[in-house]
Amino acid sequence: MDLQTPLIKDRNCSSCPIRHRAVCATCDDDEIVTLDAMKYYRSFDAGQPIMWAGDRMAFVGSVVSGTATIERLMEDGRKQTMGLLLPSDFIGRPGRDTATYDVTAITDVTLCCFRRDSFEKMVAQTPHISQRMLEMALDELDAARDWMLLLGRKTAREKIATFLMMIVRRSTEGEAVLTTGSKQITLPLTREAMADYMGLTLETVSRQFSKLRKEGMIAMDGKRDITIPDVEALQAETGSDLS
Amino acid sequence: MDLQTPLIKDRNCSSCPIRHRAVCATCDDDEIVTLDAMKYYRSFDAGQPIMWAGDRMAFVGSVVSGTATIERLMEDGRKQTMGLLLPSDFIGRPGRDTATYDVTAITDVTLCCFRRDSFEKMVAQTPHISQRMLEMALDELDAARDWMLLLGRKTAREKIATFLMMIVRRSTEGEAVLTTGSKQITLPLTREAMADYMGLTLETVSRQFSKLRKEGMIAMDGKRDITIPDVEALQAETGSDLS
DNA sequence: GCGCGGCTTTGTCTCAGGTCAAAAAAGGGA
DNA sequence: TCCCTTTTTTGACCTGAGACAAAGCCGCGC
Repeated sequence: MDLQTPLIKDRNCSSCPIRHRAVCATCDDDEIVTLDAMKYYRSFDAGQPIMWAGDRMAFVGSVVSGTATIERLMEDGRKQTMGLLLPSDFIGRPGRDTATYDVTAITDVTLCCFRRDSFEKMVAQTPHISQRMLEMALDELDAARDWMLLLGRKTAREKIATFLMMIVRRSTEGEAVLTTGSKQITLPLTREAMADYMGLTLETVSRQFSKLRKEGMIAMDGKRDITIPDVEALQAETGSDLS
Repeated sequence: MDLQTPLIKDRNCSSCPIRHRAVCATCDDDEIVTLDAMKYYRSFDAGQPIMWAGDRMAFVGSVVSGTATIERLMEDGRKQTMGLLLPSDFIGRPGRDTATYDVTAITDVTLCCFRRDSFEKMVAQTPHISQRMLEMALDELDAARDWMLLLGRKTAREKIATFLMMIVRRSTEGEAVLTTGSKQITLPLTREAMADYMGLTLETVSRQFSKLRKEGMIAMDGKRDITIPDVEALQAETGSDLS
């Protein structure tokens, strides 16, 4: 089923890959001991739902590995993705017992989970956690607002360029400032999933990729691996909310 | 200049109209005394900027009266509004010293302000405040995500209907569940500001209003006052993320 | 009452991106 | 290896909403 599960089951928080970025980032050793005892891991295969809008949320948790999407479906099938969940991102909302959005694993995903009721108690007692949650919520709010500009005002070409630059930025995290020059990235999403994220159709996404390729703005090695020979040139195509 | 300022200057927190909804909602009496001593009011005329993206943010605060927008401008003048700020909504982000978005007063606005550094200290020491801030940030995140669905996937008609229903809901807050039947609302925005909020042009907004009027879905009394004879019929036009 | 400036409405034309359809690649078992 | 499925690309055509332009409306100051 999931070959990684056995490895992860034995892991304790001190060796956790997201220990210093997730909701527990600022917890001290005592607090981690408590969380360590409360936590449990769950795995989801690529394509599986993690949570349905309207469902009762029994747990909250952090993405340890893999990628998931937050999305919402309209009755007639139109879909909008509201966000990507990457390792260290948090799923669920303390204080709400019904999910508002669908969450779907798009690669194999492992979560570090807590029962919602005990997590809520922990939040109430642990300022380190509630402060970190606030910080993360505000970061997500900023990201959501940036994406609103993309969805509301950018052209298809600008959307694609912005998306690619976002991937570049994320895969550069922690490294030196993103320089001039070339960069390689691997797309975490299919054309359709990208379309749902950017408010386009998959055909338009595909056409824009082809166009950027013909213009030499990107080079494609297979469908998922992309080389950007000139990062600054691509940045110039984003409609530059500069940042 | 601003006729309301003198009245408000003397107000203390206990008689504040947003005392039980704003960031201070769950503070106890002692905490309110501290906030009361720290706070100061500022007024802005309609049209005035409250904050520019990129500026140093010296203060944070709550909207006491009036309406403001959070927005971002692209270099070529395209604008996207990311949110409306109504009484009790919070402006500013503790922990960040540079504003990420423009905030503009669209009616005369009064804010209850705190110097950012002292507010941050207060947040760190006062779980009631950080918990309330978290709650408010998560509510805003939900609202932002709902709006992403509108921006990315809804038609112009659905956008207008959704927007009108949002106004209905806000002006019904606290009253009985929104029933069948008719409802009157006053639009807080010009056609252009609505367009910027919904990712449309002002002409398209105007045309959709005309169409809804001809169909009898809405009746207009002047440009700003609208009667919705059948709220459920309008709801059916939203593309219904039901909620 | 008149004229001015800021909104709003309406008309006409255009085009970016959607829709529908089909072919081409890219896996991934067995 | 070959077959079958899923994903991607490309083409042809269509349409919803944008762009541009011109009136209409309304409130305000003089």
